[in-house]
Amino acid sequence: MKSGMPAPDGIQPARRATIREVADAAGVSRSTASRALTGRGYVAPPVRDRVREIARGLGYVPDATARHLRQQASQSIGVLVSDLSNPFYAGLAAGISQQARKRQYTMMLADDGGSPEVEVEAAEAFVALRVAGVIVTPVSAEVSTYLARQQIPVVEVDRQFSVGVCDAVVVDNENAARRVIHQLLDLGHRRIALVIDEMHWTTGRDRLAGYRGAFAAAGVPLDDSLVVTAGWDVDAARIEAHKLLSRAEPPTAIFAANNVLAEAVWRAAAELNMPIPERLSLVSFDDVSWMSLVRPGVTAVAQDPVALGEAAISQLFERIQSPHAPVRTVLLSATVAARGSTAPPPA
Amino acid sequence: MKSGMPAPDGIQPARRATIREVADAAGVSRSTASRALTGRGYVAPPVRDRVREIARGLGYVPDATARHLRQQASQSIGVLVSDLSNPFYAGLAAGISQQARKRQYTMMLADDGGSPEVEVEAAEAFVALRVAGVIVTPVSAEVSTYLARQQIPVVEVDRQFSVGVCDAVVVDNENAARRVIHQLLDLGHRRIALVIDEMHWTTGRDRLAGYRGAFAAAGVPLDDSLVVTAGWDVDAARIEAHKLLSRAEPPTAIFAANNVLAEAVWRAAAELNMPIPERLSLVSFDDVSWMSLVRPGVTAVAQDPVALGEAAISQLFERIQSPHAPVRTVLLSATVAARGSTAPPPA
DNA sequence: GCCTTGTGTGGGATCGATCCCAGACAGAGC
DNA sequence: GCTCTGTCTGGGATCGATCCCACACAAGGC
Repeated sequence: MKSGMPAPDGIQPARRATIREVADAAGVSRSTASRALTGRGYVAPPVRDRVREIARGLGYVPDATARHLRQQASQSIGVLVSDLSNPFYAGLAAGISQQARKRQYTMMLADDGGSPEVEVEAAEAFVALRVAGVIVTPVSAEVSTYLARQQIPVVEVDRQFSVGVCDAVVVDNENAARRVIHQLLDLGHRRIALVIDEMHWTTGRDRLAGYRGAFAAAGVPLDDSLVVTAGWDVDAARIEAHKLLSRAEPPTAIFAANNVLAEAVWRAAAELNMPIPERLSLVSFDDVSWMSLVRPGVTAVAQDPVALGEAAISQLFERIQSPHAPVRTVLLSATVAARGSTAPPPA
Repeated sequence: MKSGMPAPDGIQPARRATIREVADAAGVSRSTASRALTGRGYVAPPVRDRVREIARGLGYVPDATARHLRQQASQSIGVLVSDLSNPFYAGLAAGISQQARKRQYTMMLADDGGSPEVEVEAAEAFVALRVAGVIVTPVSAEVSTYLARQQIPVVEVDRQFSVGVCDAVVVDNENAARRVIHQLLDLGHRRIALVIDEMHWTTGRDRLAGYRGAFAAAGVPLDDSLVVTAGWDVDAARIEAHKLLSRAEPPTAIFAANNVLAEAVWRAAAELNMPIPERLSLVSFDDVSWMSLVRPGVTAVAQDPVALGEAAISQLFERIQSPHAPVRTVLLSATVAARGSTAPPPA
């Protein structure tokens, strides 16, 4: 009753072909068929060709699930980002996907929406699938330590939570921030606001440090009320920016710590009919496509997300190859895309 | 020699715990442990609790690979898009990811870069992984027929190549295009150009049909030289748009068939110092965030990509549940986000 | 003729979890 | 005391592919 049952849908075989069926059809054993198809071990060339021919004819596709179970190694990696709708994370994923494909790996992708709970849940799913490694833009320290404890190679990208526990690929936030603030100071700005999402993660901390450092280096006193925490949501941030720009003494320049915040500031300035750069200079950390489409273009720190993704995955593969090599943090530098959104402060 | 070996790294166990180890530690058989952990079948409550406790203590995570092999059913779906860097596809993936997570499914994501070969390759990888289903924005008819032949549920999104072979979720391209062209005609435009990527896929074909239909309905003759095929690349399209706008008799309005082409037209108009909407009206199919950031805002057909993704995945799950239900095409309507990029043609 | 080497093939165990089935045991009913 | 039912547990087979090992056979060296 097991074999020989009629296919329920007419022509098509009900089940997918297995290597056993390929072997039987070719008149060889499963072992020989396996060798013929994988190319590992001895097989007489004519036998090899015949087996491959038959496999093709049957539409045989080896079951990666079974193979991975036996080999105790999978050909897929997990990727965990905060928000796919954000072009920065989308670009990151795109870069990783490209490189993964080139190395014959498949990519499991999860979007944690910035929630630490969801992030750990997704990491557990990756462990269950026994992925070869994980790339994560962490929102808590737990993910990486959890994955490391489960012996799964991890690379933190963009932000770094678990220094010393796993590899990381980040951009030189402090340096880039210092450079753009320095430029604004050079233009004559003194009331330069920093609109930021938070200040504890490496991204926020280092961008803030760069901001502070530039003031210190120039010997310019710093007004702490100009550092505004505006959260992650465009609308909430827009309201914060609106308040900031409506102050009695508004800033003459704003440094937005990421593309979402830059969008919020841009919208708030438009609402208040505050011309950029005449009344307000704007610089963004993170260059996304709209910044070169608007007039004036927005000067931005450009951290190529695709390159970041590629660096992360190549670091991940190095880690997979040599699990006991010392932990490493790769620091990428960022460039400044100068556009028209900065000018000397209004007189 | 097999067990009892010292852990190579000191404290940590070298290998991940298996259900066998959990069972041994709890003093029960694997079967009982399995029942305790999955909740299927009889287990005495105290035993169940003890097993679960021990599993937690050992950091046991069941091997999804082994489970799927045994159950012949996986808890992951494959998603295949053309370009993750494009916010439309990114939004689609985001919507799918959200819903997949809610249903405890993991998502395998591949970016085929618009290449049919890569697309089929990726589909094969999905078959190898025995995914429960696939969602694809197809670039050829092969993918869907291949997957259907492999008995894997498929849903085509955005574009439809295999009518009758598999389910699809698409927007009402023709209607939406007709509506916006109708509005341009109403404003008095007669030389309305259509800048499009290609005209054979359902998206291109239907948007073109809507364009033509609006002219026909209004009894306005149509100049075929105003239908411009501009490819997929922003830069190439920008050059085409540049040529189009430099003609002796340039169009007074342009309908860009997607967000990339709209960006190209926008840039070309800026290069030529052609003010929008005074000298040129612009409408885009596909509303992305920059269109509401620029001045004037770009009027666009808004096809919510996240909703599209959600519709696709719910269709996929219906198909997985009832594999023999008749094939279905879900048609979503699109809205028009009216902004400032349209006006009557220059006198 | 015997041993060695190289080439080629097949049997069976294995990966980890699940699931069918047999069977143990307690309590109830007669 | 016996059967019957329901509760609970364990043994072994199973999913599909891989891989170790044994073995068969031919050619070559002594």
